Amino acid sequence: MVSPAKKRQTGCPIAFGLDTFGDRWSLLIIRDLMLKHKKTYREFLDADEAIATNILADRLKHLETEGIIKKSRDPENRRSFLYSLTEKGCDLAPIILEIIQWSGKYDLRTFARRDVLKRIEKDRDAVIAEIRSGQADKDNQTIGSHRTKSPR
Amino acid sequence: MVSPAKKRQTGCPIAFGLDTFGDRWSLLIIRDLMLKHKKTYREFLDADEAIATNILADRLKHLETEGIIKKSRDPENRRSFLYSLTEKGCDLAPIILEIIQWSGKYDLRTFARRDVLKRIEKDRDAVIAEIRSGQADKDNQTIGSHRTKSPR
DNA sequence: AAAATAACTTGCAAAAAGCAAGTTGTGTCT
DNA sequence: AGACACAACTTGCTTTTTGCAAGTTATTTT
Repeated sequence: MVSPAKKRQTGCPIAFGLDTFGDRWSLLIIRDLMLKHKKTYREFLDADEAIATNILADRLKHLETEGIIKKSRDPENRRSFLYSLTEKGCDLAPIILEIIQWSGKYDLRTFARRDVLKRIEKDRDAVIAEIRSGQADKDNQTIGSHRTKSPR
Repeated sequence: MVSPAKKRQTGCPIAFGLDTFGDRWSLLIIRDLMLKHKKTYREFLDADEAIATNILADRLKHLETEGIIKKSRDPENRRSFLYSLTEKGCDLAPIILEIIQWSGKYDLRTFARRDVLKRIEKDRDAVIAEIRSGQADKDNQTIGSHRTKSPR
């Protein structure tokens, strides 16, 4: 198995965070779930950063094991699966937003536009609430009924 | 050269952040600078997580190139150097604090104690201010003589 | 002057990442 | 029904990065 980050077991909260979501790819998957409304394996594969398929499979497994994401069958297409953030995963939103703000300040080429940054700054809680509501139901999600298209 | 993270150049702020400080070790060095008052090569080497010396050298170089940390001679001992956070590095504090809070919520074994978490929650700005004041002077510091007040 | 210390560098083996091709379980089309 | 397509992986192999041990250079310290 290709493991992402063996546990450092040092008791430090930063090390703990790095071990669970801090490798070269995990946060990008989380970003896709959180901000780009991606849900399927194929959508993650097609990200601009071009993750390799075996690495993607490994990271999804790892994140699921860590309880950051969950996997469920697509009720409308039995050959595909839908990934979504758990509560624990949604709680990473503040970290993601802080990274966006830092990069917004220091990366001149970043695509994070002024308006997005301003929104995060002024309406942080609403942004986070939207992220949460964008994920499937906390408990037993998307059973039967139509996939509610993500509200645009 | 052992490179930490080749630039993904995708324009995404998350990818940018990961490329500059998001590898398996960089954030731990930043943590040591920010929260543990470590300043020298040896102090970083002695961290609980046991970073290899070649990797440490590489990461310090990378972080310096990225403008996150700066290196200066120790005025009191000419064989050692002092590393400190730049303004850009100090601006990572909110990210670090969010990671600590997340781990504080989800890692039962974490050493981040209640009081620390509470302090971050209630007094966030003061904590960040302390981190800033803990670093060497912003401008041209520790050159030969005693620490002179930087004209600002 | 010899030993110790700080900050690295070098060389090599082991682990992880990256790439291409193959597999399995569904749907879809004719 | 049979052939093809597609989603989600898995496998095998090469390249890159990491981790470890030992060595180097420039100061102190004894």
